[in-house]
Amino acid sequence: MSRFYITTPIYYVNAKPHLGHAYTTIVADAVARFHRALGEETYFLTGTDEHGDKIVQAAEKTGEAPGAFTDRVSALFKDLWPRLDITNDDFIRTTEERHKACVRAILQKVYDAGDIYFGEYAGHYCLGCERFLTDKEMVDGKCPDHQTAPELISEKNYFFRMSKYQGWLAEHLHRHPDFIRPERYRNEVLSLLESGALEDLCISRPKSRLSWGIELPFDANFVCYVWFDALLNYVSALGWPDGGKFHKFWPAANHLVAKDILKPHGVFWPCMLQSAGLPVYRHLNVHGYWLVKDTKMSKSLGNVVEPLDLAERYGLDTFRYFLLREMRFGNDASFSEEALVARRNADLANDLGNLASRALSMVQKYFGGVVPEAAPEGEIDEALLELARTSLENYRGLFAEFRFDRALESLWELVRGLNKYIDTSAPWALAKAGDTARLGTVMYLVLELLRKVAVCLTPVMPEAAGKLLAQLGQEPAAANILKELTGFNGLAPGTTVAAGSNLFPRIEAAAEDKAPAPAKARAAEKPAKEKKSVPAPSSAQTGPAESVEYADFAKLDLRVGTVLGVEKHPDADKLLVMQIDCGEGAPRQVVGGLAEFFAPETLVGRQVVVVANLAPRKLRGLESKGMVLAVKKDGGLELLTPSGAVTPGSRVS
RNA sequence: GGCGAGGUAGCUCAGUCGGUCAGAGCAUGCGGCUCAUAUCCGCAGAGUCGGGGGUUCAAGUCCCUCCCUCGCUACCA
Repeated sequence: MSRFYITTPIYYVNAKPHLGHAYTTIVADAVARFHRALGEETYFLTGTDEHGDKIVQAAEKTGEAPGAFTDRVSALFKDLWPRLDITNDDFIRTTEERHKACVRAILQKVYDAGDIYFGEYAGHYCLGCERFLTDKEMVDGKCPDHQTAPELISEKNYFFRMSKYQGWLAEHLHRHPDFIRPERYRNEVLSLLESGALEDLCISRPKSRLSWGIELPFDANFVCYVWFDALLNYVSALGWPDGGKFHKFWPAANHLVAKDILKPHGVFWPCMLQSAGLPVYRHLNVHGYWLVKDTKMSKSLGNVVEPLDLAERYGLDTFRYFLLREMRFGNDASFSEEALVARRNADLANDLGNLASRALSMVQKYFGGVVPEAAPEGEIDEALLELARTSLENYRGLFAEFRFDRALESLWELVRGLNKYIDTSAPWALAKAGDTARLGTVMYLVLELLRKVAVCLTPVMPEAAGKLLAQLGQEPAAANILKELTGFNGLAPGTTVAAGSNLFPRIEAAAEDKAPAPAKARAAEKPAKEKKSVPAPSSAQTGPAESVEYADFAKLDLRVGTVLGVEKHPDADKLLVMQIDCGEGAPRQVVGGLAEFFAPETLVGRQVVVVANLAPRKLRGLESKGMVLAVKKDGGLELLTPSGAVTPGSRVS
């Protein structure tokens, strides 16, 4: 029996589930149901990722112990899925013992294979840059920016010898063009591999810094950091190494992720598997983001648009259908209530719902609700059946390739074709003329093909499709898409069908407010997974700011300066070179990363706050004396400015 | 700056090897039917296929160049 294994990422539990999580999981569910309906033995996994810094911090904020915190948030995810009709076979948590045991075993295996080394990470550390320099970056053994010899510093950690697998992975990608799909993401990974040298991956944190993690089997002073923990859920849940499930399903592994975690899944994970001696997964399927309109729109409605709320308001099936139909898998798409309502009305209410309604009510009227016999078929019947064959076959093929929008479009060609067939055949005229034989054939074909459509839609809209099948006197559980591709006699004459009903009532007044200028659809709801940075060995530490004495604060010389001139940095995209009058006679040059957010001319004349006694340094070759203070905000940057004009050079205190 | 993906009807997008490829759906307008959830069916749009140049008998479809958008990447102390 053919098998299929589909996974979502395990979701990081430092925040509540949102639209992105819902989308990924609904896609995975539809795919799982699709493969079940193909008759394949299918396993569908999701879960939560629960270790790491951010969890500890988030738990501290709520005053909970990390374990209690993750129990609580993980349950938010686990409890949500049934509400979205998600049929996952398992739900794995990285804090479970079965997972930890697997992580330790694989770490040990990779360690024994010699692919993990202790990071006497002797790096060339430039004090000026505050980071490690690669050999390539150094000129004559010196830092090109500071003209000083970097210091040889070692930081202790464990590293995975990932660089070793660079060539192998590139070759694997060339040999399996659909290993990562859609293709654009495969290209991205390839260029990643071919351009920059793949660096080894830091996989540990000293316990002194982080204790909320899985202890390394070969060094109790360290815990496993991020990917060697999280990614392994895909095999730990299958009971690797001994689980029967592992041998059954792993060869058919399909991962589903959002594009923000392409690198870990497309690069780290295959290398890790290769090193551990496990076969790599079969496909990595990467989707884009849902863009949500600016909050202004929803504020006027009195509430922020909560996508999960929409699922309840418009019906779960409509929500699922919309997500799959509207987004081209791999691309970004924009989520709006208008678009959701448009889909609902045009595709579901008008085309499909009305088709079912008119068909059932005619059978009711002309045949007392009993499926008639089909008599020999004419030319237009054959044309309809031909349309059905291609539509259904395309649906199956496109869906299997994760091209859900095209698949549904293809299926709708049949739906529209059926509406047209009814018009052309005019059953009401046949009834009037008393041509019962012909009438029976027409009605039979409509019902039979409608049934096939319902079977195909089972993965996308389980409830509505099930209801439709029930109305057609069918047993929904028996739905098998493969069987529907051939033959047009699946519906037994004599079957009693229900009277017509409103499967998808039209939604009349959409959300009223269209007034506010629709600000560019921006602000992506990050789907799928909290982005985790994978710090290089030199990563600066973050963490809550400690309190300081006033004397420390006073060390900073903050001044208000007037921007006199601004130019783009000749050698950098994001840098601006500013001449700022700080009341010192001559303006000082400050280089800052503002180019993304401000056009040079818009800054001239503005007063800004400058850290005047910051040690000068060169940025991309140009000296910068000080820095300009700014505040990051969603997708932008705001400069700090005095509320009224002041004399250049005035001290901030 | 480097690499990659795109710029096709008002909107969302199809367009494989260059020659009925100038298309679909939605929206809009007109017409038809009445079984049906005022639903369905038919017809209509002249959109410089981002700009310019080139190859060719023939180019959204190949080459060059320019512009714009998005992603990855470097610089953002």
